[in-house]
Amino acid sequence: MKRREETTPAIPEPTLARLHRYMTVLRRLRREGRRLVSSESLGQESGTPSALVRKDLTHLECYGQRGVGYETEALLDSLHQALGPEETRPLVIIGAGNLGVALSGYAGFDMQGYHIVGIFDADPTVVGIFHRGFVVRPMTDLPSVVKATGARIAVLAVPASHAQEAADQCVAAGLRGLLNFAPFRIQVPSAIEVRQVDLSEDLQLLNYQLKRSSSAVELGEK
Amino acid sequence: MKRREETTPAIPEPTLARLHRYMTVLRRLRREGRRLVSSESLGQESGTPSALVRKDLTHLECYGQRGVGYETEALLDSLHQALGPEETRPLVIIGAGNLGVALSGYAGFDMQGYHIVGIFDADPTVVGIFHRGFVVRPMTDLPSVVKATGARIAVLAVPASHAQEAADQCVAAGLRGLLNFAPFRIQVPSAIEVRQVDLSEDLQLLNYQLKRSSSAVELGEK
DNA sequence: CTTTGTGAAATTTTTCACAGCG
DNA sequence: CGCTGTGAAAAATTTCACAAAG
Repeated sequence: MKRREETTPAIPEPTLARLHRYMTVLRRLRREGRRLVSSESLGQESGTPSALVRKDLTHLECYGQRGVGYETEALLDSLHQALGPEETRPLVIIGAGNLGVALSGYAGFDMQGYHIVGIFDADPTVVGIFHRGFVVRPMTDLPSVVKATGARIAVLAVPASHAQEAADQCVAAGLRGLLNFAPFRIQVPSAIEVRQVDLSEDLQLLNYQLKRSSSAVELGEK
Repeated sequence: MKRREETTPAIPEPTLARLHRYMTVLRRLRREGRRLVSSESLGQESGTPSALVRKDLTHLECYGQRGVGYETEALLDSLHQALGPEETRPLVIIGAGNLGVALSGYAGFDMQGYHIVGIFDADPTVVGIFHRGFVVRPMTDLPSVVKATGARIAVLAVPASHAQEAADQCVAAGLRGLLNFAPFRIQVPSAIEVRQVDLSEDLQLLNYQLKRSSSAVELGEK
């Protein structure tokens, strides 16, 4: 599974995640009318040491001016070139249960360049129900909607027990990327990209930090 | 900022995240009536190499039987001891906008050991509205609810422009941990734990993978 | 002077491979 | 045998510190 020489080297994932954060911060700075940013201030706003910010930015063609910083606008352009354009990409949601409905109502996706074009469910008893401006559609409609909208990504918000089945239907419908919220590792053809997400993971990590810091206090932490 | 010798060494964060995933998988296996698990199968189910699973498990006192595997139940106990008990912990949500309401309707938190005890908003025009079984309460009610329920964690689902203000109110109300969904780095006293979350990050990463794999195809990937 | 860009060092995390136990 | 537990090696990521540029 090696890449060929000609292929642009992949940006490491931790770096990618940070680039995404820089983008979010930069968009706010742009709204605030800021023309220039230094690696130091970008770091502050996104919680990253400035040296690492600079190292991250070497993965894209952007040039800062020494002694000055980076142009907000130019930096955003480079980021869009590397991570994907700013125009919005269509997205479908599979599963009209609690989570699916929750996500369909989340406006944050829009702001980050994604817009939901449909919400689907296999259960006939929920099909047809309106949620936040969308009618829940049957899974049988998926292929035509994918074709019509050009959607390439599905958000899987179904129970673990149905995740594999739903994934198969997504693949059959021509979708290329799956964001799977079900705690179940789906199997897909190698051409399909999958990412596993766990909404409660951060809650768990926070709780662990909390647990540690309080026991440190009990032990008379200095 | 060094820890004292006596303090239990912190479990590294990537390991913690995986432990949490193991827990989720183990709960399902337990429901399915499985008594024993090998590091190999735990690895399969959670997408981790078995050697790493075993290494991770050395952070907790659990003993597998060589040639056999781990007892599902005992392993879960160890995990709960390390990460936090299985009983549910109270949680408040700050912000009754799109995201706050979305999260309040997400039943997955319940299953992972958290239950929402209230949803709050500073805006008087949304206070009093019912959402998924909760009335939105004014921020002024926060201290009393925290006291009454013993909640220690808040989920911040407010706009970036109000994140700092909301965080301050949470701290004043006696909350100890903040899960911040706003793309803004809040400042808090050192005794307070904060975690930054970005719901669209995974979408972005998925999109990048997709972009890479399609350009690889164009280049005639073997 | 300030801030970038970057090799080299340090640290963290993962993989390997195998001894050892039931 | 099969599967755990674990040093030792490898790989990935971050930090450091400083030369160089505007």
